[in-house]
Amino acid sequence: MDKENDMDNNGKPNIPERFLKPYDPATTEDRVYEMWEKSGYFNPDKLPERNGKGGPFSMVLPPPNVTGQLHLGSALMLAIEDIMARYARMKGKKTLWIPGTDHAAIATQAVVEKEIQKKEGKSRHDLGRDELLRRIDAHVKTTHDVIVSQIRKLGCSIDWSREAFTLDDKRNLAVRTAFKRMYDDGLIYRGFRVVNWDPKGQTTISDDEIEYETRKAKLYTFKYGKDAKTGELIPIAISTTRPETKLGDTAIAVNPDDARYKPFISREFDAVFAGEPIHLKIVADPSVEPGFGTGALGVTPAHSMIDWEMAQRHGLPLKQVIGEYARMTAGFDEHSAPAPAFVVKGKKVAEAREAVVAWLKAEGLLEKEEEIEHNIALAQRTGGVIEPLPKLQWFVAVNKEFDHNGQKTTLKKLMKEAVSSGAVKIIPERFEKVYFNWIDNLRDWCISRQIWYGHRIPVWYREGEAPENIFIGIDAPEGDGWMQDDDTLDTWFSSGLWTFSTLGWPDEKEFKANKEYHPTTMLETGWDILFFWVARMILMSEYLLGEAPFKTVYLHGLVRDTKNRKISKSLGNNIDPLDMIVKYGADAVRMSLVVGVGPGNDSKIDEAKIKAYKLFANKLWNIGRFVFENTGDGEDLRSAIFDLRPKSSMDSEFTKKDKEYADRLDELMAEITGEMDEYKFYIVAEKLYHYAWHELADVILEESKGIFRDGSEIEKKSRRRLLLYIFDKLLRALHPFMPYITEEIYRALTSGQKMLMVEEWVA
RNA sequence: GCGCGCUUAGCUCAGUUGGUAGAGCAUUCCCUUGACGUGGGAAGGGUCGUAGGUUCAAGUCCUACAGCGCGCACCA
Repeated sequence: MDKENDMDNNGKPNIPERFLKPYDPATTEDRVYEMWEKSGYFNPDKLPERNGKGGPFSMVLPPPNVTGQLHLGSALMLAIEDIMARYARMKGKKTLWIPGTDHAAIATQAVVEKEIQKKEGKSRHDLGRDELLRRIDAHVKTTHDVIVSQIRKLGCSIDWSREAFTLDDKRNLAVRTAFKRMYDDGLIYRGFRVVNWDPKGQTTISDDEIEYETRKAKLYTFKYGKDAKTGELIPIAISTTRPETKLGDTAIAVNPDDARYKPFISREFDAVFAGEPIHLKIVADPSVEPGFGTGALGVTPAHSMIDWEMAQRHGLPLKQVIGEYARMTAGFDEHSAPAPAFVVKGKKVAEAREAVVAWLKAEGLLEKEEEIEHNIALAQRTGGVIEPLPKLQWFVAVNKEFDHNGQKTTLKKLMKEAVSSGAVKIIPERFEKVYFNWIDNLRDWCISRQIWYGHRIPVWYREGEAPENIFIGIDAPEGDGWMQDDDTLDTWFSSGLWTFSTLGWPDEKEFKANKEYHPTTMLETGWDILFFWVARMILMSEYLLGEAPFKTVYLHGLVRDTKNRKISKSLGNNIDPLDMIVKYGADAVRMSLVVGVGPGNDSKIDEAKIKAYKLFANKLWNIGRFVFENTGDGEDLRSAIFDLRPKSSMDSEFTKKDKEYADRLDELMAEITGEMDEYKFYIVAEKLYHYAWHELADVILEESKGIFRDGSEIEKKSRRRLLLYIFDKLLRALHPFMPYITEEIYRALTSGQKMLMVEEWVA
């Protein structure tokens, strides 16, 4: 233990002198953190012997995105997790908490691209792949360092010797290994399908990366026009909010039982729609609702997921009329359009929509125009309007049966069973329902992204699409002429491996050495990434290791601003936890985030609350001073108490009243220990606050003043014991919540002999 | 459409397995140089969303409804 900082220039312990001044978190916290870190106790392998007897406790830090700095939500996460880690450590568990950061592929690239565009007016294509990646790496290095320092400032007792990054070499090997294995099992495939295309980010995204926004839109009802051969008006009208996509229609679908349309089923028509020749077949499909619109649906297989699926059922052709920049690739151009207002080709979809409507009106085909509300799909990261496009992409098959440890199963089933069997417990429980609901609606997971930052897909091609010209492997194939796939993987593919890629997997030797930590004991994270991350970790771990990634999931809520808005950069309502720490101290920030906020519940930031806990820190400090000053002549007594002398051996030395106080504290300790085991930190913190202030300080300390002034020797002796007995336990109990100040006081009272972080939790 | 959450003091929220309401902040009054960059004491303020039900007893369990928020699906 480093003594130097605890001594003044004359080599005397200066703790008492510090104790004479008000508590100053700024000069205390960094020094205490350094002491902890130097002790090596953040690493479970280096813990004192006592602290390993309770079995392992392991937890990964949900790696923060390297897009920017942390916000108060991250601070809440770090506070809860550090409480868990410190409690486990004090309970004698071999405690491992692994730090790391997430490359957050799309998000990070978007941030850096935006910055370059703003400052230099250049696009990623101007820079090229290598240069852009260099720029991103530089950005990531900076943000990483900021994030790490924030984690330290909050006092997190995390094992820095095992820090990982989702995009480092070890994690890359894990990713390639997982990909290869899934491919070999037929669970990863390449398919030509309609995917969610983000024209703004120029990449595909998964279903989960879409956000919906309700907007007003016009629903147009019209007929396609006259049949080119017979001149007959195509008899069925359809309704749509996107007339411009109808240039890509290849069928009209009606309900098979709809009497109005039965006679037309199987007929085929040819027409020219807004300058684009189309061929339509009338098909019957039970998914069409007779009651909606005209009861008939124009089928656009290339630009709608639902229509694509319908086209698969009926063997309909696919016709793409919109390109990657969300511009029309078909229809009237400047030359063929009868009027300039009808030009469609080359226009953005929104403008093309107006052109098509203008044309419909001119042709007398438009029957109805009504305003409706509907959801439009936006890319979560870029805000771009999603354009469903047919593309050749890589997918994880969630419904495909495969052989898993001798049993037929699917990935969906594996995900479901991990929770339904109780192997994974979710707190609060209600999220289990949400989880199942998500799984029931799950479709194949599109994992390829057309961005440059991320894990490159471990697939190589030679000219031609023949199977012998495609190579899937952990390492590049030998021989000339192989080109690696340009695409990268969805960032959640690598984070899905996090609980075991951080423990050495796929290196068998290393992973075996860490086997006691997996499945991890606890996964603490925000409920907003239940699907993105928690579900994907369960998928990967169950598939690759045949076991759950963690036993318990504790979901915390979102921290919102005072107007109940989500904290986000675009709103500019982010509060830097560091500012709050400077102002009020890390302990106060932690307490204010934790008290009264149960799992799964969102909370609001409130500076007044942080301030209140700074006052509490000050109160605690002054209780410490009082105890110190009134027990100072009994160094031996102090060390005796702080060596955890059993209370039963002290009972006879307590007066009747003091024994009652001691018993009351024991009762409280038993109570809160039970609540700690149930993860009810929000209650424990409040109870300790209340006890320290309104029982210990307001009652016992006030009463002690009289005793130390006028009491008998027996009473004085008893009271000294009592104060030490209570305060010792209280400091231990408060330590997970307010680690800095409790450590500092504890060192003062034990003359720098003991480190509270590795002291025993006493129920 | 399916599902979830919230509705408790002016504000922000607790309230473990049912036993006649709590905390912080805010407000008012009084006291205090004290271990306290203040602290202590006291006060005011709640038909616990509405209506039923179960029970000796319901903020707490059940049903219905309302308002707000959210997730998923649909979105022709």
